Amino acid sequence: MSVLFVVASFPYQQRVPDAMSYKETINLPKTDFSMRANLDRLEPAMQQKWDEMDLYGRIRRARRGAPKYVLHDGPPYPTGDLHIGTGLNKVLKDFLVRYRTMRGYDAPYVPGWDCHGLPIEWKVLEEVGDERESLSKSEIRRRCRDYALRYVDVQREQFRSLGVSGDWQNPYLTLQRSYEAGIMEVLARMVGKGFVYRDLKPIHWCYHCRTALAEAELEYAEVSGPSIYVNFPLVDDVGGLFGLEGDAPAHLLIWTTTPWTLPANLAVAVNRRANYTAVSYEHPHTGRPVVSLLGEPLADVVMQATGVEEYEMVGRVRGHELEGLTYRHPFIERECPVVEADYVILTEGTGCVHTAPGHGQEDYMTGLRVGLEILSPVDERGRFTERAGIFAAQHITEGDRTIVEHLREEGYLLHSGQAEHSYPHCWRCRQPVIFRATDQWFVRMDHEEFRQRALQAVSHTEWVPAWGEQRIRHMIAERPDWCISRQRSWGVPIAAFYCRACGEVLLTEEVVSHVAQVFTEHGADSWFERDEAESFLPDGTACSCGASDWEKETDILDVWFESGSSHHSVCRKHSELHWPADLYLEGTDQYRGWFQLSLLPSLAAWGEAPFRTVLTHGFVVDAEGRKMSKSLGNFISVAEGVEEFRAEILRLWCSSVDYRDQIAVNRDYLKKGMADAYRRVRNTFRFLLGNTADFDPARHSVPCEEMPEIDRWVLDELTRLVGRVTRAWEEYELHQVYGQIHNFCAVTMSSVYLDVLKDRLYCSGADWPGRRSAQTVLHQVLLTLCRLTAPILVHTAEEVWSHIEHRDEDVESVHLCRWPEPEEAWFDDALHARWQHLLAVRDDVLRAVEVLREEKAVSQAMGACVTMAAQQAELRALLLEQRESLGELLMVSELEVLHKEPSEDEAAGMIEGVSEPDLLVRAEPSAHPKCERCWNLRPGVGQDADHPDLCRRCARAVAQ
RNA sequence: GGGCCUAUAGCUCAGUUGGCCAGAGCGCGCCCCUGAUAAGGGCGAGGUCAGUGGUUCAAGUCCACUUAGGCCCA
Repeated sequence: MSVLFVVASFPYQQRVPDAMSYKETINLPKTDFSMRANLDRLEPAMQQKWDEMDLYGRIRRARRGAPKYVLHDGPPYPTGDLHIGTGLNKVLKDFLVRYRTMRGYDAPYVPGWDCHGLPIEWKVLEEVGDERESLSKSEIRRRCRDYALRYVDVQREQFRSLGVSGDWQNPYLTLQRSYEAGIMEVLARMVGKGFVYRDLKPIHWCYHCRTALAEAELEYAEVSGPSIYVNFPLVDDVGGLFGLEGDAPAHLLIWTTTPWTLPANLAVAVNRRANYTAVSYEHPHTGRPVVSLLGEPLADVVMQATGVEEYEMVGRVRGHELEGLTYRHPFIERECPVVEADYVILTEGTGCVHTAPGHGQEDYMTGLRVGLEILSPVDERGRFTERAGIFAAQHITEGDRTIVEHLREEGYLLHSGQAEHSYPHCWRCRQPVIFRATDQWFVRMDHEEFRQRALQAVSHTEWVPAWGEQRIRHMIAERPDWCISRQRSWGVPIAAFYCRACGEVLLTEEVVSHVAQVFTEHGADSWFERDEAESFLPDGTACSCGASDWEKETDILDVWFESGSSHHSVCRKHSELHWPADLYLEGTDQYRGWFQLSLLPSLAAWGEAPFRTVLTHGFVVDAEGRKMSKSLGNFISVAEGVEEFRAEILRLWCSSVDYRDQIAVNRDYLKKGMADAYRRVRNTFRFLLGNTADFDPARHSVPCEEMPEIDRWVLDELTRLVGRVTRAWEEYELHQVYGQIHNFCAVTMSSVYLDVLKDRLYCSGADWPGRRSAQTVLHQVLLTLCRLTAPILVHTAEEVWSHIEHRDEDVESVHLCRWPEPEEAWFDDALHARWQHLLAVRDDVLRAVEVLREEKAVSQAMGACVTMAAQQAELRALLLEQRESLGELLMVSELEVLHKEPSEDEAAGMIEGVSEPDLLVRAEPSAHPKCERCWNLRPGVGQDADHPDLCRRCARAVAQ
């Protein structure tokens, strides 16, 4: 203890005046690169600088002639502040565009917006309130345009605040004339190839407003309405099937709450796998014996509900055995089939479902599947047509009553009551709406083996993650024809015409192409502004009936058709882009959306998929994993995110999470975890910059062969890092990029190398080879790390780049740099393996020293002398050979390695290694004096007469 | 109800073709340093690898089912 006391008191007694002066003799880091980022100021300033220097344009020019890489932007709706998830999507795109750019590709990024469509039209109609009734289509469209453009500006600024690079001055907007014309061109080709046809399909219809309504325009309300049970008389004899006796007439018992749809009944659907039974009873009204077929599990409930007290269940058959039976419609002259449908459930109704393909979505699907007519005997005012037979000309509300009455009189009604249920109402007039089949435009799925070709295109596309292929494959294999018409104002018209004389429809490739030309000049607005159809038709276009008096179609295209045409309107038309695009990158909801509805037109019109690779990411959810929504109050916008966390932190977050899963916004993680990781990376850069300030690679570089082991180890690690990070980018494993970089900064650099290096950097003579060697490495790490982080930490990497005095590429911005290549010369597998052991030794030595620290015998490793031994010759040889490296790596006062297998005495008191099991370590307090300059405890301190308080190294350094 | 997917320490992620005591960083606890200092370093405590069953000499890793969650559809 007395020795320690002397060491500790030594400087205070004799050398206090000189102690401070030694600080002047060491090479401390020097840099203007601040420790704190002040991102709130840095980000806008950096973005402004990029604007002023036209960085995007410069990158384009720098990559002119290079192979293209086109990430085609999926356009968001400009309908409000951006959701943080939309921000994540853009940031992920930005990562990949920047990476590809650095890889040497010409990777232009043209952002876009999906400007038409109901979301905007609805917002606008909401804003104008009651006035909307009096607005013309043109006026509505003008307001929609204003609204869309306003939010394009808002969203553009929000995207830019995230540091997303792109051609923001020239985005593509689906309302641009060239875009609208492009949509027509796609349509024209599809029409030309026979993909487009017109047919009936049930849609929501308001007979007060006489308009079609979209799902979003419906309001559901609880209503009380009729609830009836009706017997449909069977044509076929089912006595044998159920084992019935007697000759009571057999029926299918159906249940419905919309009697007015009965005239449109064309089938009864049953569940193939469910059990059905025949119920024999006396009809409560007629008193005659009847038999009704219905789902067995429902029989008791239904009989109770209909007030039949005495009944008998006879037989049991599976639903599929009923398939193909026919029944007679109770009041219209026709026979209809029993069909099968998997949506038929045995928990409600009778298990026999009244099916009217013209009046219900499921019914319609069933109708299509089994080939029923899409019958809808109701006109636009809600009155029955001739097809409703005896009810023709009645209004359906009246029909609800008269049909029930008629059924009662005819003896088909088993029971009539009231039921409460949810029913859709028109958002404008609040009146109940109906499902009514009207003429709609469709794209065929099974025309010229289109579906098979689509599936083939899917298999030729790379899907990331790979399971995406399965997902879209199912959807395409099972999807019905695409209904492309909408009865709205804000969109692009379906360029069809009707002959006023004979009603004939005109839709040909020539006509649509002609309209495309008109749109190129006048935009789609012209369709709504000019009444006369002739200006959209080639001169002299006449109908086959001889007339040439045309009326324009009022339906517009499904907005998905518009965004689905971007591959043509943008990728083909934009001089900087190409078709097909290399990458589409959107959320998982787009499998059914944009991915599929881009694939179909592209394939139909040009025979190829519009993309080579499709990447999807999960949705952003809140910390508890719940969906984000404004109503739940857990919605976070991009603006809020940038305000709260800053773009650089948000970007780092985007890079740290596995985008394939759902992504939870965990404020704590962002605030602490990401900010902390950011500081770690930033301070690593600061250290690198500060310690290479006096380093000129041209004059001071040390060749790899002349470097100490640990320096070569770092170069090996660095080049491996480049390989791993590059692979992660190539495989779209973005979060591994972050992980690798952060781990390198935190462990390889901070914890090991930089900590070890301080002594050599600070205390060597400024120009000593050891110091220059370290600086050579640090400089390489700096140049490489700056590039590796550039796609993610766009502002910080740029700031770092601006602080690097000696760059290896003469470019003003790091974003003009080339991606680093792994340096073959730095790879050294043997050295790498060696250092795995040395680092394990370090762990064990630190653990041994920790024991002394806990006893307060020493305060840090430098306070300890360490003796190491190995049982096995292999490790022993390594320790002896790498004694010098270990000396520096371990940062202890003195290191001794036993040359032989330790004796029992020697081994006693040594701690066995854990990380390096063959190792034996002894740590004891050092008795050496402390060098006043480097603060190391060294045996040589005081041996230089001129500098009695310095170690030999420092004496030499000071002497220079 | 159907299709596809996810489920490893408090958080974010690694865990190669199934094979030694399941790893990292952050956070947390304790300690050191004060020449990266609104920094830096060390040690430590945290996991029945969602659950159940199965295949196997051996499973976080393969199979089946269950549960929870996500997207799309009905």
